[in-house]
Amino acid sequence: MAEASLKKAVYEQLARIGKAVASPPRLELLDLLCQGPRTVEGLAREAGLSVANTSQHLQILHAARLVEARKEGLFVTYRLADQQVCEFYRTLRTLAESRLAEIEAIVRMFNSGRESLEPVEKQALLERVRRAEVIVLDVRPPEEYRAAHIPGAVSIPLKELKAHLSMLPRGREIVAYCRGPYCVLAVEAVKLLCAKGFRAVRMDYGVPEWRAEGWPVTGGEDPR
Amino acid sequence: MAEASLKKAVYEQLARIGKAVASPPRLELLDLLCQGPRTVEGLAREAGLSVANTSQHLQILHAARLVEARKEGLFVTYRLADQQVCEFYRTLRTLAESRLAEIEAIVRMFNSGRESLEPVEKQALLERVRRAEVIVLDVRPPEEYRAAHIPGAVSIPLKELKAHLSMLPRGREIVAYCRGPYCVLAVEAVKLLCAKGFRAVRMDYGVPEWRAEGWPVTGGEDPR
DNA sequence: CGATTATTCAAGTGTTCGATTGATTAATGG
DNA sequence: CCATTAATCAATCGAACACTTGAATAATCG
Repeated sequence: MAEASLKKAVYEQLARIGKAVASPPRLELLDLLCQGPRTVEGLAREAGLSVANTSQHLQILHAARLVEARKEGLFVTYRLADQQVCEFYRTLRTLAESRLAEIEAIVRMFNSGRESLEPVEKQALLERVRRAEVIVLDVRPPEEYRAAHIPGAVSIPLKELKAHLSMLPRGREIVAYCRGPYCVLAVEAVKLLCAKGFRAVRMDYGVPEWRAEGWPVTGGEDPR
Repeated sequence: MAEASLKKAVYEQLARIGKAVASPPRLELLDLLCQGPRTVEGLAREAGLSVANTSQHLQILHAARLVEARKEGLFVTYRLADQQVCEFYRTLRTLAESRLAEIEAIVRMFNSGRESLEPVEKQALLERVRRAEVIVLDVRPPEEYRAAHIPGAVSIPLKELKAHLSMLPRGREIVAYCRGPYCVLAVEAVKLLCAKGFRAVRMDYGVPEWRAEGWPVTGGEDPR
């Protein structure tokens, strides 16, 4: 009767969100959208999906009200429906990290030991970044930097890093960051910089993590 | 290459959790497990599913490491793998509530106006419950009360309420609670109590909500 | 207006999922 | 050691999903 259908209806609604995050490509799209708004084409390119496929996945995310679409000229720009969606994605990631040992194993395999900082070291690094005591380098694509970045950060997308090394000082320490803990852009950047004789380390925080700590970010006019 | 497979692998892991919460019956099972450990049969009965079906859903939740199974004699008891899982479920629910207008509509349709308290009233009610200034009545099944309940609460399962009305004082105000905002047990209990001349109101907090506020709960020895 | 480009739609196909059914395993108790 | 009970397994079938392909739509610009 009434109770049973109430219950059923509510769980069906919750499952709409669940279904939205039940697919690896959709999670990747969400991850990208946490960096800032993007067109369908941009998302498709970044995630390595076909445009049609990307469009369909975005529609599923839209049906779950996790993202919004806005037509701007010839392009459709998708963005998170709410900052809360990013928080939810991060909660999901945190849960996965602590429950699924596989994730740590995957990351460890990739990092091959070099990258892992002690928690204490990491806190000290964050603090120095926050106080702008080091050169902070944002190696994400320019539109993501434009959408939001850590205050004081310099933007040199990884692709252009090799060509713009002269923009960086040799004496001071460089801290590179990208999208977050699972993004490899900053790892690559540090590898390159160190090879060229710079003093560089990676910070595994991205803008979402930075923001989640309550620290301010720059950019993202977001003119609704 | 390596980067692509790292990314893919991580998103696949996250999707394991997503898939686990992409099905209404699994969400209901999680909801029940947030109240405390339960056998397969108990969960099946409570959720209105077949035992075989319930067992299969529980195995999917287990594969995502959200729940743990322990054989105790002839029964297998399932429980949340971690309190963090309950928090995650609540985060999902909060997101759904704020993003999906449908949920509010469903609840409003069921409550038909009577039940909705003003936020201020609600805070005051919680405070009075916390200070044990009212009779607090737990109308959930006894095993859930045993697993954890609000300090000072009296347990009278809804099914036995009619037969045990004499256990309740007529003068003092009664606050009934059950599993949480979408559970109808307390609504039914209040309906019955008011019809019998008691002064009773419903509190839409359950133990998980209570706990999430940082308030203590009683019970749940949990002898691992 | 016609060409171009970004996006979506529609159809097709192979795969996975969800629930049911009946058989099987595992622990308990007479 | 057989009967009982709880839970799982295995097989099945229809529904839902994921991705591809090619066509359709919609905005822009020469």
